Amino acid sequence: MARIAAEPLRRAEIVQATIQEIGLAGTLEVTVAQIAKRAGVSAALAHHYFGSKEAIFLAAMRHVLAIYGAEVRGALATAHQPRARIEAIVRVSFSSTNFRREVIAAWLNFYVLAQTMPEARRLLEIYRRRLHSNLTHDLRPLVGARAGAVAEGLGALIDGVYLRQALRQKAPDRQAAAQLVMGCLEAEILQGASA
Amino acid sequence: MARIAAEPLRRAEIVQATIQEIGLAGTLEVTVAQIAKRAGVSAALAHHYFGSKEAIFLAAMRHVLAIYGAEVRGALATAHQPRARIEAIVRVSFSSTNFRREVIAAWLNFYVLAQTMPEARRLLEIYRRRLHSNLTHDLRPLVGARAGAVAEGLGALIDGVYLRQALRQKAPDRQAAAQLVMGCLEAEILQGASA
DNA sequence: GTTTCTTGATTGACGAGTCAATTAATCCAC
DNA sequence: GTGGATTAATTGACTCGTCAATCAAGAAAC
Repeated sequence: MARIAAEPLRRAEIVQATIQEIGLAGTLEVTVAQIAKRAGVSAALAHHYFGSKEAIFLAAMRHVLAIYGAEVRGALATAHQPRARIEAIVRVSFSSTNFRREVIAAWLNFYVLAQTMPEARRLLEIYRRRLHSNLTHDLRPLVGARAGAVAEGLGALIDGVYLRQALRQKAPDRQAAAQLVMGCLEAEILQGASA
Repeated sequence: MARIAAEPLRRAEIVQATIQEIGLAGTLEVTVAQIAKRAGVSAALAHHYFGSKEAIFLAAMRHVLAIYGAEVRGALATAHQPRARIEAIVRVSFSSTNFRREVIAAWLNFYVLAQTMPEARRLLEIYRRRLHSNLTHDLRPLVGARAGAVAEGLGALIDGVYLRQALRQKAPDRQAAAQLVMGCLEAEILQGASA
C-alpha cells in the first residue's frame, strides 16, 4: 500500500486538469486522455479513480462550486452591515477568479450539462438556493417582506450580467458589472421605502 | 438541372433537423449522420450543402435568432405605448416558443459556442445590440437619460431569468418571469421619478 | 506476499469529411 | 420534339482518425 494516500492527491490533480482542459477547449469535448496527460497520469488511472468521464465532469463541477462558495463565505466573514454584505456577494460573483477563462467555460458548460444530467442540475440548484438564502437574509432589513422576491431578481441579474460580461469581446468590466447590480438594488430599496 | 431549387428546401430541412437533434441531445454532440437521418437525407448531402458541421450549427443558430427577432417585431407592431412595448419585448423573451426544449438547448449551446467561435459570438452580439436598442428607445420617455443603463440591466435580467427558468426542475413559469422583470422596471422608473 | 498504484495495450465503436458514381431535370441544336 | 450535353441532386462506400472503457500485468510500499 502506498503509505501516503495517493488517491485524494490524484483525484485533485485530475479535477484541476479537467477544469483547465475545459477552459482551453471551451467545451466538454475534451478527451480523458487529454485530461490525464495534463494531470501527468495515464488515462487508465483517471478511469480507475472516477469510473467514467461523466463522473470526472461532476467532480470538476463540484470543485468550481465549492471554490465559489468558499469565496462567498470569506467575503461575508468581514462584512456586517446588510448592504455591505450584499455588495460583498455581488463582488465575489464578479471576482477575477470567476472570470478566468476556465471558470467561465466551466459555468457555461455546466448549464448545458444541467439540461440532461440530474446531478448537475441538482448542484446548480444548491448554488442558487444558497445564493437566494444569503441575499434574502440581508435584504430583509432593507426591503422587508419583499426580500424573497428581490433576492430572486438580484440572483437572476447576477447570472445575466455574468453571462454577458463573460461573452463580451472585450475583457470583462467587473466594476461596471457590480455597479449595475448594486444600482438595481438601490432602485428596489427606494421602491420599498416609497411604497 | 433540378427544376425546382432543391437547395433552399434541403438547407431548411437540415437546419430544422439540427435544432431538433440539439434539443434531443441537449448538447452539440450530435452527429451529422443523426441530423441527416432526421432530415431524410444522406450525411453526404448535408456536407455537400454546408461544407462542415460547424457551418450547420451556425445556420441553426441564425435560424433560432431570426425566429426570435421575428417574434419581437410581431409583438412590437401592435404595441404603441412605451411601457406596453417594453412589456411586449419581455413577454416574447419568455414566450412558450422560447421555452421549447430545442430552443433552450440551442441558446445554452450557443453560449458555449460563442466562447470559441467568433461568428457565434458575433451573432450573439447582434441579438444583444438589437434588444438594447429596442429597450433604450422605449425607456427614454420613462427614465430619460438613464435609458441606456436601465436597458443594459433589463437585458441582463431577461437573460438571467430565462436561464433560471430554463434550468428549473419544474416547468418554466413564464408569467412569473415576466412579472419579475416588469417589477424591476417599475422600481427603476420610480427611482427616475424621485431623482 | 498482499494491497494499492499505475500503465501499455487493446477493444469495439463511432464519426467527420471525401469521392466517384448514379440519377434526373433542363437546355439546345437541329 | 428529340437526343445528346450540361448541370444539379443525391448517395453508398470508404478513409483516417478518435475515443471511452477494459484488462491483465508490472512496480512499489508495507
